[in-house]
Amino acid sequence: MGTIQSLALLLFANCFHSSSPGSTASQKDSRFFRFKVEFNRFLSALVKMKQHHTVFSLSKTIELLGIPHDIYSLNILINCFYYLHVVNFDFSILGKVLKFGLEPDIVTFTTSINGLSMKGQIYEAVDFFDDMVGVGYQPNLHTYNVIVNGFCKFGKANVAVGLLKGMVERGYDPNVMTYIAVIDALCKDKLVVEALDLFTQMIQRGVEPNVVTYSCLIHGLCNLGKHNQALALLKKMVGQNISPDDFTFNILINTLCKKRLVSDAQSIIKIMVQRGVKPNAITYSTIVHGLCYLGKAKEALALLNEMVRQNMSPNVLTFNISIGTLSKEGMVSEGQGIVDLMVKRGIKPDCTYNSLMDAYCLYSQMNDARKIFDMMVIDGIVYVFCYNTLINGYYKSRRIDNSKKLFDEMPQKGLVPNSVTFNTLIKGLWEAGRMQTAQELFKNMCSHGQRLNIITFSIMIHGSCKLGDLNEAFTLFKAMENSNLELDLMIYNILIDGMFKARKINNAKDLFSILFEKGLQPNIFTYIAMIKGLCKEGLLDEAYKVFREMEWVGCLPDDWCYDVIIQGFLRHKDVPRACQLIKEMVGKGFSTNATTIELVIHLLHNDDHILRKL
DNA sequence: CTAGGGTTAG
Repeated sequence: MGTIQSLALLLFANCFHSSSPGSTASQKDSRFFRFKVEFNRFLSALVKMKQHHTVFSLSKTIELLGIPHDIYSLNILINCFYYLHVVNFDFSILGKVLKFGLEPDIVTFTTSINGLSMKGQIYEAVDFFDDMVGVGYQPNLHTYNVIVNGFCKFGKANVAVGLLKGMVERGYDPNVMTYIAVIDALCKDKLVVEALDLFTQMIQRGVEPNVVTYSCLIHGLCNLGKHNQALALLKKMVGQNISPDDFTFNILINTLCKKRLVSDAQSIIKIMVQRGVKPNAITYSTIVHGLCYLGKAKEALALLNEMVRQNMSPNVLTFNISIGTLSKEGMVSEGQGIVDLMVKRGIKPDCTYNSLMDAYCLYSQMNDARKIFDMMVIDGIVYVFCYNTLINGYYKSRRIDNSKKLFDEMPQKGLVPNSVTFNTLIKGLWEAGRMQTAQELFKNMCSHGQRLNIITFSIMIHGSCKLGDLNEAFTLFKAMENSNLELDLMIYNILIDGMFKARKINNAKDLFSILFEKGLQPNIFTYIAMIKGLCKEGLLDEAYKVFREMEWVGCLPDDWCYDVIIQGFLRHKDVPRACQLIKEMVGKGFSTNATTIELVIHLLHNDDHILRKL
């Protein structure tokens, strides 16, 4: 690509320089002018093709060839510099404009304002705007649109609405672009009512809505779940002879996928084709994602392959999502196949390798995981995240020493372990029964100024409970309360469970009531911990009360929960209530787990009474 | 000017 452009440049330059000896000054001038027009047109085309780098290097080349810029080429260049995020460029380019003895025009200013606002420096953009007006330049509609657009992209829809009003007052007629920017921003702020209001206003002012206007509104309505209104708007636009385009259809397809109605989404594609709208990569990627979301890995893979066959390249993200799903469904080798395909197609995997490595870890295929890791090391693309994944993989495969070794070699690779690294390894050490090392590492983590998060605390509290060190558990709990961490239900669940295991019944009950005082809503795990603990202590009536309480607060018991309480009653020979609960459970369509059945059978041997009851 | 979107620790 670069070569072709250089060639094009050489041809241009040649046409400019190879003036025949006899040509007059005016002939040279007109040839120069023609060259510049062609050249600028070429630069614009490159911008449209997002070849900003090429514009940049081409401009440098013509400068070197002694061909001066004009204000048009400089304006294009300003645009490119902003696009490529060259910092503080506005000053140097204005310097350049002046150096060439050129006068900045309104396009120069508008482009600079746009560049600043797209960088998120909307207030600097406004200053620039004011300065421009201050030195006597008259903003045009496009200048205003750029400012309005800036505020919209900056999430300041309300400011944009104000600006729109101001424009009208100053005698500028906002066009469809202005309205689209504001309507879209309002929709993204979930202010669809206001957006629809503006839509009515624009029609009243005689500005015709187009497919983009409708698509934005439909998108906004869909995101709010107002599907009927979205459909009504779709009908309205079709009634006005405005055809939905690929964007409109993709919005609808995405909405259906989010509602898990992927097959309906797929039938939308048929409608698209019937209407002569060509589905694009986003259309198919959306469906692929929808299928992944449903766990339909095989179908997703098939569609992905179909995309590739049609030469419609899915991008890294779509590949990554698919790999994640394939792995979760146990199709790791298919995941590997996708990575190979990506490489073959020249799509650079990013965290893809990490996902794949995690998948191998999940299935304890540590050799394959290690292979990927080593490859990343060789390619120099390992980062802390990769270490975390592999450390996690090793300890879950009961190879904690490998985890520790990886951790220890991080510094010499120039990598600083983060809180995830510490949490993962500490958890692994606890699980491997290496309590002391776990505690040492925790101290290490604190002394290194590592930020302790809720997960750190939950791992440590869990560990302390397991050790029976309730003092330590409470110390940690207090430390957590004193830090600015948000209250977390899981910590309470762990503590309640720990208290019961240590037979501190009253402490457990206290925690359970504190939970309500703190405004936390217990979940199924909390209730299971309570019921299990109370049953173990033979406090069956209390357990039963808690069990019934669940339904009251809208936390419906699941099959696991039923099993816990039934087993509790069976172990304490409260057969009537166990039977009643089994009946209830079956009535709800749950089935008992193996342990409960075993227990029933075991009791059967000793008690004919149960047999009769059942 | 409008559409999709990924990874590690409880």
